Amino acid sequence: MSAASPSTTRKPSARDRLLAAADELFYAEGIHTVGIDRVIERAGVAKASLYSTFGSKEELVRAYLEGRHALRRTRLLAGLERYDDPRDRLLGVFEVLAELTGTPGFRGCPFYNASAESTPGGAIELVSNANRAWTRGLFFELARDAGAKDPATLADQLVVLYDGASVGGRMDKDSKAALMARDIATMLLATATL
Amino acid sequence: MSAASPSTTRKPSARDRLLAAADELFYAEGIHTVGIDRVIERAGVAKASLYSTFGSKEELVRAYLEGRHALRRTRLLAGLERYDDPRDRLLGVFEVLAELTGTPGFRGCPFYNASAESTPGGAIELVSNANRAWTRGLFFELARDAGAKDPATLADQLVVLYDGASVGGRMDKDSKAALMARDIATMLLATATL
DNA sequence: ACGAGACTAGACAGGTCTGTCTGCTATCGT
DNA sequence: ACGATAGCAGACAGACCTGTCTAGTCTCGT
Repeated sequence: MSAASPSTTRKPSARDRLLAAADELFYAEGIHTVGIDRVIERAGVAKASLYSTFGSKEELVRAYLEGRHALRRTRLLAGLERYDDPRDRLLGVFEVLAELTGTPGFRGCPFYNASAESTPGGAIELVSNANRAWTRGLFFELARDAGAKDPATLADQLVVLYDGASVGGRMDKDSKAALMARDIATMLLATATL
Repeated sequence: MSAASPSTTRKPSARDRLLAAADELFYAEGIHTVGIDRVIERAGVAKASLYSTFGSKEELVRAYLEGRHALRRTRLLAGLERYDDPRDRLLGVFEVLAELTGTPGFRGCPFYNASAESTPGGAIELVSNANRAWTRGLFFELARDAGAKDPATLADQLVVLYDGASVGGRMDKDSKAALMARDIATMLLATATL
């Protein structure tokens, strides 16, 4: 009962702890309001370790957002695997979003939030746009698979709904907006496949 | 040709110049990234004047947001006066939003942006919520006047569309999302008044 | 056993931020 | 004419933030 398998019981690396702490703090309180000292304190990591692995705060922010991007992709795709019917899969995006916005810690889209407090033209904008493009692409594929006559237009409409549901979830602190968005999406899907 | 009427040609008060400078800078670059020094420099105002009239940066931010709130109300209501038919008035909200998101300087909802970069529980959240409640109330009245059977639900749906169009306008830098939102709103209105 | 690499603790430098304080000037009402 | 008010210019204090550096510890592969 000493140390079991080294890879599972060992304390996570400084990089992983740093990323976990940055994720929690940056998402919950914003990037500018959270200083490096708070991140390393929560991570239990020396400041030199942060700068030797990431080089700068901006790079840490970038890694945080890329982690969010990856997590979002896997969670969304995993959530959609519950459904077989293409229409259900499309609407399932809003089901997943409803679950997410119902979570107490939900604070809106991390990419939009980050871009709202950082000057444009930087790495944040790039990751943000990549995430946005991925979302639109996912909706396009789902719309096409569901038999939409004009999947591109339907995808654009669904993006509007998704964004609105995300904002509503943050500001109103419930998932009502996401459920509304799902209902509207149902209507749009019905008329788009007539 | 010396000084005409004192109230019109005179240089605006320090307070007004401060508010104008804060509005431009805070909205364009964010609240945290813009320091007091930049604001007073653009306003052409001494630092002591800022602190004697507003007392703190947070209060200046609050005044900035309240100015935005007032401006938004007047602009929206003025924009709706072009329409007579209740349905056109409801959809007119999205027309106004489309014009706004087409403007080069558009950077999204100032209230959401501000709340994204400030810790909750402060004055920003209050003004933000007031603005949001006003929007919902406006949609409710417009929905009722347009003959919606369930104006509260329609208002909630329209809020989702409005938020989504605002986010889309900021991230995609065009007014496509607003026009999409208007089309969807047209559909929703049609089915809500059947 | 031992050397390399990863990590820790914390002092330190340089910059920036908010907010205060001291003088000085101009304008306006009475 | 003159006092009150508003405003300007800039130095200054104190806090905070990013990023660097030194020095010591721990762990692991060989």
